[in-house]
Amino acid sequence: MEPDDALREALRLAVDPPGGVSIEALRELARDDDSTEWDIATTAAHLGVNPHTLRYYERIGLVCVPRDGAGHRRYDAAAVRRLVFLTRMRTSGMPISDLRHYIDLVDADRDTVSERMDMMLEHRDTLRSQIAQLQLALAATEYKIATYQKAPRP
Amino acid sequence: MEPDDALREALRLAVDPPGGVSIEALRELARDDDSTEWDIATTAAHLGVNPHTLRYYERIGLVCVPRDGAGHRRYDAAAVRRLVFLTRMRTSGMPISDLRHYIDLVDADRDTVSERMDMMLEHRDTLRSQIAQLQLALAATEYKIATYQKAPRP
DNA sequence: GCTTGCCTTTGAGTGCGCTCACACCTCTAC
DNA sequence: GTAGAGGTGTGAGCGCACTCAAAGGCAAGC
Repeated sequence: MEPDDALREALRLAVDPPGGVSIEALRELARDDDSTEWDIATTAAHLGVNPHTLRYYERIGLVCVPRDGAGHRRYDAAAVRRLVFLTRMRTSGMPISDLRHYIDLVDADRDTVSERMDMMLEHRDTLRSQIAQLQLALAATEYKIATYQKAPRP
Repeated sequence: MEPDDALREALRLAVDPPGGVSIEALRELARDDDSTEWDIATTAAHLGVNPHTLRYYERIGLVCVPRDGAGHRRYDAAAVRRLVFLTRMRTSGMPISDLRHYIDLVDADRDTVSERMDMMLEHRDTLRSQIAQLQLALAATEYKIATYQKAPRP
């Protein structure tokens, strides 16, 4: 299966109705536009996070961001790619400590592929049961809604 | 539509793949076994939460629990039903403050059906986009896994 | 009677993930 | 030149949702 097919397949599984994020966000993971050079405000806006958060992530060593002459951050493609990944993992509930560990593996000079793979496999399990939990909560919510619709004026 | 049909319909909307929790948990929402009389440890175990958390929920007025002669909590069917709902809403990310509001509506003596309905409708939207987000994260995770599988020894 | 264990209340503590305040710097526009 | 918008690093603060500690009550078993 080609990477692009994998992407499409993944997206097919995802659907995403309201919310705004779409295939664009996914593409970000795969693209390699080396001309990207964003300042912190632009980057934060694109990622939907607070600039403070970006500085915080850098402070704790999750990402390394080059500077311009004035010492201001210039987010290049590599930094943005990593941040897209990081924010996606964060919004899906992976704790910062795990991300630190993962990033340490990525940045290690030895071969850590299998360790990273294990982390991703575990996170996949977590995600799956999380989705199941949410779908259960959704069912409960739908049930309440149905109940309320049946008895509009009790 | 009979309650049981509503349940099934809700479940149909939910799918829930792996994860363990199933229609059992949903049934809990609808059943009315008035012989339920659990102590705090049993209740906590059934709900998968810390007994401290149950006391906390009661302290902040989310639920009202009768006592036995010794002053110990005896969770009856009504309390358990409410707690099942509450924990489901909590695990799906509804903040405590919203739950307080919702419970205030439930316990109000005026007709608050439409207000509660609005809250549930809004939460449904939240849940849907949350699920979409998670599916996106799952896609990203699958993508990483696929990448690692393709290059086991780089 | 005394220990053990589970319960009670209340106030205080914890951990996480930001988020802010502060003091300072560096451009651009007027 | 000076105001203003935006940036910098660092330490401290915050909000949430628990989670624990302390001091005590009750009931069963030895």
